[in-house]
Amino acid sequence: MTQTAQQAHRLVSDGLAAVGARGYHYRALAWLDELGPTSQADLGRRSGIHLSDLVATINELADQQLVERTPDPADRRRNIITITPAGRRQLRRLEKQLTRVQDELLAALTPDERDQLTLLLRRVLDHHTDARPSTPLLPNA
Amino acid sequence: MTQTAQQAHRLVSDGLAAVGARGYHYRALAWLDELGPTSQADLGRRSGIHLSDLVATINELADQQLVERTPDPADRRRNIITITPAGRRQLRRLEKQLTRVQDELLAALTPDERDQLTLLLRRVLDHHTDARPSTPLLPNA
DNA sequence: AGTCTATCGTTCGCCTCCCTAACGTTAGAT
DNA sequence: ATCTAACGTTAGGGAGGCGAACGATAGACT
Repeated sequence: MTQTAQQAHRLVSDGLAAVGARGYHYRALAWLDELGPTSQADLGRRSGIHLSDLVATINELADQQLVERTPDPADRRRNIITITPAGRRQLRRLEKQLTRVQDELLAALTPDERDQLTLLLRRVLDHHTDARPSTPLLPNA
Repeated sequence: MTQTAQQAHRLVSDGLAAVGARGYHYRALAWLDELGPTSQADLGRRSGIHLSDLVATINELADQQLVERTPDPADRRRNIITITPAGRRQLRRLEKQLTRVQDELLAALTPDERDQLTLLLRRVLDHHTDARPSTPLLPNA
């Protein structure tokens, strides 16, 4: 299992790197798209990205104008992070890339088997996230 | 899948850390036990551990007398790495720890489902390792 | 008012795994 | 004798993940 995981991880990383992104970028964008404007703390809790890493991630996304960081007038501790149209376009690109990667990864399995696999993995995962502070890494999970 | 993988990875890492070891230590010991005395280069190729990392790994294992590094008289470029009795004991400990971890990880599944899961993962993995320089990370793979 | 606590963003540092580049030493082939 | 290739080693970096601390702010409580 560890080995298949590494294979998957390598494929995903390479796939994202080919579009000039990393896992954190995708996770942040995906959650932002899902949640709408959010504070960094909230985004961090949802996405499971550590707050200290989120700072750099948001910086990088903001540098590419994929995201906007504005202070919250109602709570001056907070920054409000908003995904931009360019950010949404990038997100679509990343999603397409990841679909490709997934197809490549699961090429050996029939659709039925893929369903079986994801079902089993879900069960394993749920059993552990139940006993823990439950935080799916991705919105559509 | 990435998420379950991370869960697995976390459990494995934590489990090994609880015994004061890391993944590299286990992989090196497991392969050494399987192969008998070997050169670092060979061990690296088998275990998939990068040569540069293997240096530190062997150093650490040697510091704990789990492994012995002796120059090869027949080829003065080579070091011959040998697992010691203490190393074998440590390896057994790590294996036991990993068995515990695996049980914990797959607790949600019945034995049949576990078999199904490993079968599916094997298929996925084989499909990719066929097209590549095929190097199972662990001996019993 | 003042104080106490919790949150937010940020910075710094550490860990694991993976990988690249370079360098000196040694073997082996030509 | 020279040229190539392998071996071990060192130094460094990227990616994901985590903990500790700190200033600024908010909220609650007295």
